[in-house]
Amino acid sequence: MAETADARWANRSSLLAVLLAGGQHSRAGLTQQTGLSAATVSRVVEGLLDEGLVREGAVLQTGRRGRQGVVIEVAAERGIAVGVDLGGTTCRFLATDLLGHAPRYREEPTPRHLAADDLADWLAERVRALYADSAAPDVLRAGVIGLPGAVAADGLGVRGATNLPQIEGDLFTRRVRRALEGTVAFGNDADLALEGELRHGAARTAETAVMFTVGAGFGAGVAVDRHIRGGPTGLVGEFGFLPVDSDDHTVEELVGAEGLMRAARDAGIEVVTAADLFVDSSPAARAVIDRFERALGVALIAVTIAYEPELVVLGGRVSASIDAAMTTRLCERVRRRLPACPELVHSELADLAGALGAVSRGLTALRVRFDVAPDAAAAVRADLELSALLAPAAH
Amino acid sequence: MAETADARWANRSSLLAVLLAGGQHSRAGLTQQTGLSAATVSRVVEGLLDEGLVREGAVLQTGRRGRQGVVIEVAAERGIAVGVDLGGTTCRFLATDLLGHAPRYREEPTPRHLAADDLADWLAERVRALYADSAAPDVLRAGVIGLPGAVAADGLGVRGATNLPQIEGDLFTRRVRRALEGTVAFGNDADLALEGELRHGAARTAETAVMFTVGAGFGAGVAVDRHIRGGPTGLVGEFGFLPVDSDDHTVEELVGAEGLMRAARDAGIEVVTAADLFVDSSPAARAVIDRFERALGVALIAVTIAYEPELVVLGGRVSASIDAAMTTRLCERVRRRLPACPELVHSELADLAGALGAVSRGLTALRVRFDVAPDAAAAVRADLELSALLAPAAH
DNA sequence: TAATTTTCTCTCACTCTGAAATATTTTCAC
DNA sequence: GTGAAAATATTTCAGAGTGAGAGAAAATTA
Repeated sequence: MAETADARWANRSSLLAVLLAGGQHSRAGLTQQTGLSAATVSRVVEGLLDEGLVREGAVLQTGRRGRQGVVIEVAAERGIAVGVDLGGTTCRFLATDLLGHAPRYREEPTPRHLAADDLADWLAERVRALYADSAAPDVLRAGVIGLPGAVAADGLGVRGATNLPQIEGDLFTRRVRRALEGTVAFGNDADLALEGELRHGAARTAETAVMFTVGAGFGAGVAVDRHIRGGPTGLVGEFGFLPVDSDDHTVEELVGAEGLMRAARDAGIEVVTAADLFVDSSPAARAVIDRFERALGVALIAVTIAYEPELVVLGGRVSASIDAAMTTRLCERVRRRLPACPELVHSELADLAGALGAVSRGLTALRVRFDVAPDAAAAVRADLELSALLAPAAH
Repeated sequence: MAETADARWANRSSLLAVLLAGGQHSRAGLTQQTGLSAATVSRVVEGLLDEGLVREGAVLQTGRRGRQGVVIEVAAERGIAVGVDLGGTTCRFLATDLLGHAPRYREEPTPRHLAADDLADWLAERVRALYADSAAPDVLRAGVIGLPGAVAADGLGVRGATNLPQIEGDLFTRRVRRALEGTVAFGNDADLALEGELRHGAARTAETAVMFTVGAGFGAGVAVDRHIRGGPTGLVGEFGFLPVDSDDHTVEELVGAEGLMRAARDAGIEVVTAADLFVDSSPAARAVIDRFERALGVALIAVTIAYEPELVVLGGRVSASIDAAMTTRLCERVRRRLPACPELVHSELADLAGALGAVSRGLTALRVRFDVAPDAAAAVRADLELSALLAPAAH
């Protein structure tokens, strides 16, 4: 806070944060929202108009008497955020403008046979295709790409991507970054799924939340005070590694679909998918599910002790098989040991959580590039236009 | 950041933060430290002199040629921070001035037979006695009191104080607050011990650290990005509740001194203290210690997954029995499951960690009361005068 | 059509900062 | 000893920026 010039920057930042959250604002409305004086709002808006970052739109029809305000609207086409959820089987692409509007969504099978270089080029190609027609000259782009592995704090090193081994290390990530213009960042897919739920889904009001992703394996994302934590090497949240029994089983082995299928085979149960196990009433199947439940209970106890979250969101393929009766039993299990139990809810965004979280993070990066203070940029609660996506016919 | 007057406040805040960290500073030195211009430093110092919060001291003997700077010293007597560590058996009191100097330390057996009211009065009495002779008229006081139980986010509700049941609820805390002038805050003793190690002990350079307190029971404090986390009800860090075996044992039962003694009795081993078990080479004793080690390993795995701390500090009575060989084995145990293991070190402050952490937190509160920005106030790294305390003859 | 109300801009007094000039005090070199 | 050089502290001044309030513009109401 040395120079007085900082004041101008701070005022611009908070005003822009209000505008980027969406909604219709006249200068007078912005005066109220920001708490700045009318004179300052006028001056700052004038600057933004000169920058071409906002423009005057229609007059605001309030019905009240007096002069009508002019809507100040963001030149949303000045920024494009792209979120990618690169899964082991499916790759999802979502792009929006600076306001989170005009969404474009694609999904394709992941070409998992491709080597790192080719996979990176393939991905960059699809991303570019997604905004090929937006030919504005001074548009800023931010891409965030979710990967099925731990991403180190430097944002490039990938580890533990057993599902897609060619992205390990930093070859893949570096190549993607080179192949795309604009800022490109990478994140863990479970973390980004939580980011999505945190901003637009089940956890939108939670301060501290955990998301369990129960798919082939078991992963968890952790949000403390609405900030996702990954840790220096991305290990934070890998509760799949937690031991459950003295006989050296881990949560992942007992909860993930692969572990469930193996347990079923070992017990001589014939099932096609893990979901079948949950509706199988044979004693052998029940035993497997009991162990599933106990292991999930241990993970739940661990995260409750570790973070005391208001909410644990259940996502991933297998989570659909967790019914209300089981969540109730899980909660009882926790309460037997602890004075409190977080609320257990299912993901609201399902398969789209990761791509949405990635876009949200990309939007935050864009706001920062437009000189919004990082804290304010992260706190903006923009309403993405999701209705078209979340409707059954997603594509 | 609306008014330009905020700039002055911010500059005062950062300058005061430098002064409160201790050391000898002339105006010229402050110019360098703060990055402000010489003119601004002169002006802000003039204001602080008018407030009586600083005074001019001796001239700074640098030996270099040129005019000598005048030392600006904080009127340290304007604030008193008191830290109390109310344990089940011993109660420790530590008071310092605004700079963390002139420490006064007392310890007494906790009168655990007293009811909540009387215990509160007893405590307030000792606290007042500690600064009875500092009769400055405009002195600010901040007291922080560590309790052997979980403290809720509201700062008053106490839960799980099995060691000192009369402090449960908010009767005790409210009475203490009423009985003492100045701001009074409460905290969990394990959290405050970690605060002490974080600021003045083994974790002084760690960003993220965990402290295991292995005493009669088992507790843990958690610091993420140098901020202690307690959770809404103070549950965060209670890894003693974590299940270890399928036969429903918890970490606390296997690791705490009480649990160890019970296990020893059950196994027919005759020992006087838990420490004896660690030097007993009989197979039965070894089995108990093996289970201790395995349970501690589970807790270590859990915190590594949960926070990926650089450091885990071992404190509490029993931790002295954990030798280098065991910490090595524990680390190997973690590495068998996880790609990384935090460093395991012993507490540096031992019994004083809690009182020191409490004083540190009190100092932070004082700085805020003197209008230092909260973030800056927490980031000040003051050097307490500890040499006299940490020397063998503590009292 | 005039009065009222609301939006937006313009002017002005005020605060605060940093750069530069100045005064002061010290050491160093001869 | 004395002047030069150097470091500290203060003073002055221009510049940047804000908010209050006046004023202009545009709408509704009577």
